[in-house]
Parts: sequence; structure tokens; C-alpha cells
Amino acid sequence: MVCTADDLSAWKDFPKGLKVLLLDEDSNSAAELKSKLEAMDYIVYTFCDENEALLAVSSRPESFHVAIVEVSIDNNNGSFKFLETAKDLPTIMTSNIHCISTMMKCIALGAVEFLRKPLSEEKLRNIWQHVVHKAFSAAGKDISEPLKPVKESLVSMLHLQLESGEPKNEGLDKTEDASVIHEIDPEPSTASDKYSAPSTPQLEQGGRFLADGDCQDLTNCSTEKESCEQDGESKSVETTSDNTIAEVTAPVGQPLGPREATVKEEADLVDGTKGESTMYSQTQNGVNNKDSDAVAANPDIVSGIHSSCPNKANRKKMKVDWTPELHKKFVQAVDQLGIDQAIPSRILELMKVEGLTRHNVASHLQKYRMHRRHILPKEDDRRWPQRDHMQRSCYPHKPIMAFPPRYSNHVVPVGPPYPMWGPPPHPSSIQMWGSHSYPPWQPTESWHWMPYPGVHADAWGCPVMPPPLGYCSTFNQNGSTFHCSGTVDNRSGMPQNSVEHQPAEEVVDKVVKEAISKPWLPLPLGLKPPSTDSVLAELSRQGISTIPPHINGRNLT
DNA sequence: CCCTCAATAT
DNA sequence: GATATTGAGG
Repeated sequence: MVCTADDLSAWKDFPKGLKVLLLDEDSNSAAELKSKLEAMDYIVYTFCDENEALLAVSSRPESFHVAIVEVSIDNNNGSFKFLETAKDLPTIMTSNIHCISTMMKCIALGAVEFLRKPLSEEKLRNIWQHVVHKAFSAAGKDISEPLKPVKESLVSMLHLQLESGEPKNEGLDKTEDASVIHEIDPEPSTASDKYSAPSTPQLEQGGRFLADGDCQDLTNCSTEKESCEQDGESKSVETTSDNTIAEVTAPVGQPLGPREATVKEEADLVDGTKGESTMYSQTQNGVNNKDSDAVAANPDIVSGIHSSCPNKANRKKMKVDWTPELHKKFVQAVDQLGIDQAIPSRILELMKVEGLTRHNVASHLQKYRMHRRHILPKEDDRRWPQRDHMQRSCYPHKPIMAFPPRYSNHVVPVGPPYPMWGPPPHPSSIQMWGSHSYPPWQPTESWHWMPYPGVHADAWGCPVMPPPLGYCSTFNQNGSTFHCSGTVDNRSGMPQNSVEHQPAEEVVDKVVKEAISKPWLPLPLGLKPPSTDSVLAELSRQGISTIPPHINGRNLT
């Protein structure tokens, strides 16, 4: 029968006494196998006939923890039948024949492993792992609060094995299953590795994937393992890992309340980057805002940064990764402020990202500027070799950032202003900020700021360089911080922005026309929404004096 | 104190 | 090599 986690934790010298059902038509082979198994203190029940074996399994399932079943050429049906019948019993298939399809079939039918004969001690020694694995995955499924029992069982098992009444400081709580196994394993033989190392990683992983939520614990643990390893190497480990352990050890044995949160925090503790990226990727989904109104802070996005650890102390400084989302906010803030007013503190304010520090922003800003300075001039020169009068400021941006509608992008005189900082040509392939270790971003929404010729892109991808005096800030739907010193009074409702000479007036016209004809689309950059005043003026000029209330409510200044 | 730049670390 | 953090200088 399936061994439960509880059984395991109560099991004195596991895996001694493990009950093995052995089914092999070849009695010699069976005897040989049996002796080997018994040498490891396994209890072996040998069957040479699969019917008998099946009978035994069904009549007294509690008598077996694991089965080893020989697959022979002539009688593989029997073996398969066994597999199908004894589903609850972790069954290892073994055979002389080395036929991939047979192996696959066995696995597909539920075999936990396929071992090629001859079965060395090394191969046999660790078959108990399947029992453990099954026990824990079963625990995960059956119990409403799946993970806790598993954890507890693991802990108690460790205690047993380590024979230390005290919780070892190893952060038991955090120990991943793999390492648990190693600790228990009498001899983590290296030799066995090349053979089969029963309970191969694949198996366990498979288990995790299958059980998914149920086995999250394990998954997380494995994550943590990696983290720990990293920490073990990193120089600043001492503090970090110690803290982690200290904090983490305490909750052992206590009811783990909000599991997920806890785990995340822990992961976060151990390794900021990882936790962070994880959380980002999680939050991102919900965050993918409809472009413009996103100036508003989204607190969620922050959670990844490091705020997740309210509890105290010397947390190592988290590495902020500038996800597209974050960067987008950043760019928005910069645009809103104007490049010359974009200083870290204000950007930080505008971004409203909790946990983000001024330093972080400053650093990012530094990079941002660098990119602009180095990349833009090239682009610019390339495009307007002789239009040097444009660069009234040190920033060679053209005053017109508006893109024509996507179908007419061929007339666009400007390319992506931020080649480097823009997205890669194909949104799906990106991962600009993320290091290789990041889970891939959702290919779609992450790059709103990308300067493809669509309307949205302009907003994020093509921040406008404010003219030196009286600039119009980037279009801002909220209008909250919108200060436009230029043309509030313009009667036409169209921006007549003062630019004396423009590279391509037709383009401007086109853009404006487009903007007018499709008022539901966000305005291209460089165009500002008409002020309330101008709208009212225009309306009255056209003889319309009554204004629906909601228009008034929506002020633009 | 804040910003920027440069050095340093990952 | 790129990116983020740390530190020094203004």
C-alpha cells in the first residue's frame, strides 16, 4: 500500500524494512534480486506469476511499499497489467530488453522508473525514494492544507535521521526535498549516479509538475536550494543566509498561515533577484495596464522590489530589476517632468513605486541618459543630417514625435528614438532588462513603450523632448500633472505649437488630421489634448453653448 | 541633502 | 558586456 508521510515520519530506520514486491518469472533472477534486496534490509516478497502478484496486491495492499516488476519479451502484457492494477504501488520496471518503446509504455502506464538489468546494488539501493516521493505527493493531494504535513514530515524525518532532538539549524524548513533525500541517504554513492540514481530528478520534477500546487512546497524549496547555493558562494552570504535561517527556522512547526506569501517572502529573503523576478512576472499579468492611464502607481508592481519583508533587520539590499513595467513608469515620469527636470527624487515621486530608492532611480537615470546621448545623436544625424537647427537643447530630439497612424508609417521621418532602450524588433524575443535568469516576460504587454508605429507606442516609446522653453509635457491622460505653458489659449483646439520650422509639415498635418478624425485614439506625442478652455471656446465659437456635465468634470488643466 | 559621475560588483 | 550598486565629489 501506499506509504503515507506519516508512516514515513514514524518509520524508525527507514528504509530498512521496506516491503518490496518482486515479480520475476525467472526464478533465478528473482532469487538473486531478492538476496540483494534483503542485504539492504528490505523485505522481499517474491512472485513468479503475475496473477499471484496481482492477487497479493489487491488482497493485501498494505503488505507492499514498492514493486519491482520484470518485463519480459513474451510476457510484457502481464507486466503492463500489473502496472495498471497496482496503480497505488510505486512500481519499478526492470528488464533485459532495452526497448525504448517498452520503457515508454511502462512509464506511461505509471511505472516510476525503468531499470535495465542487471540490477546492481546501486540501482536497488535507492528504490525507497519512490516510496517517499509517492508518500509526499499523495499527502499533497489528500490533505486540504497540503504542504504543511509534508513539511512536518520532512522535518521529523530529518530529526530521526540526524538523531538530533533539536532542530538542526540547517533551516529544516527550507531544506528542499532533494537535500533531504541526500541527508537520509545512507550512501549517496557517486557511482550510482551514472547508472540510474533511482528517483531521478525527472521523476521528482514530474511529480511536482503533476501535483503542481500541491507540491509547491517542493518547488519552492528547490528554488531556495539554488538560492542557497548562490548565497553560499556570494560574499555577502553570511548575513543574508544567516538571517534567512534565523527567520525561517522559527516558523517551523507553526502553522504556516498564508503559505504562498510566506514562501515568497522567504524566497525573497534568500535571494532577492529570484523572488523579485518571480513576483514581477506574477504581478505583471494583472498589471498590464492600458497604456496611458498607467501613470498612476501600481502598488503591486512594487511588491517585487523588497517591501515584502516587513520583518526587519538587515536585509541585504535587493537588486532592483528594471522590468519593462518599471521602466515604463520611469520613462513616463521622465517624460512628464521633462528631461531637464528629471531628477531622481522627482522621478521617484512620480513613479510611486514603493520600495524603490532614489539611488535606484538615479542609477537608472544615469544609464538612461547615457543611452540617449550616445544613441540618439547617431540616429538623428542619420535622419536629418542638415537640420542642425533642431537641436536647440543638447538633446537632438525633433520636436515632433508624433507618429502617423500605423498604416502610413512609411512617411514617418523618425524612427524609434530609443533604439537601445526600445524593445527588440520582435516583442516576443525580448528580455532586455531581465538577466538570463528571468522567466520570460509575457511577450505581449511588456513592451507598451515600444515605438512601433502604433498609437500606444508613441506614448511609451517616444518620449518627447520638451522644447527649452514652455514645453508641452507628454500627453497625460490624467492631466494631473499636466502643465503646458505653451498654447492653452489656442482657439482651434489644435495644437499650434510654435515650432517655426518643421521637417515635414505634411506629416504633422497628417498626424493632426488623424488625431482629429479619430478622437478615441490617444494623441500622438507632441500633440496635447486641448485644454478645457479651448474646447469650450471652440464650442461656443461653433454656436454650441450647452455642455454636457461630464465634460466639465473632466478637466485637462 | 541631493545629484552626477565613476568605480565596482554581479 | 550589460546592468545595478556603491562611493566620491560637486
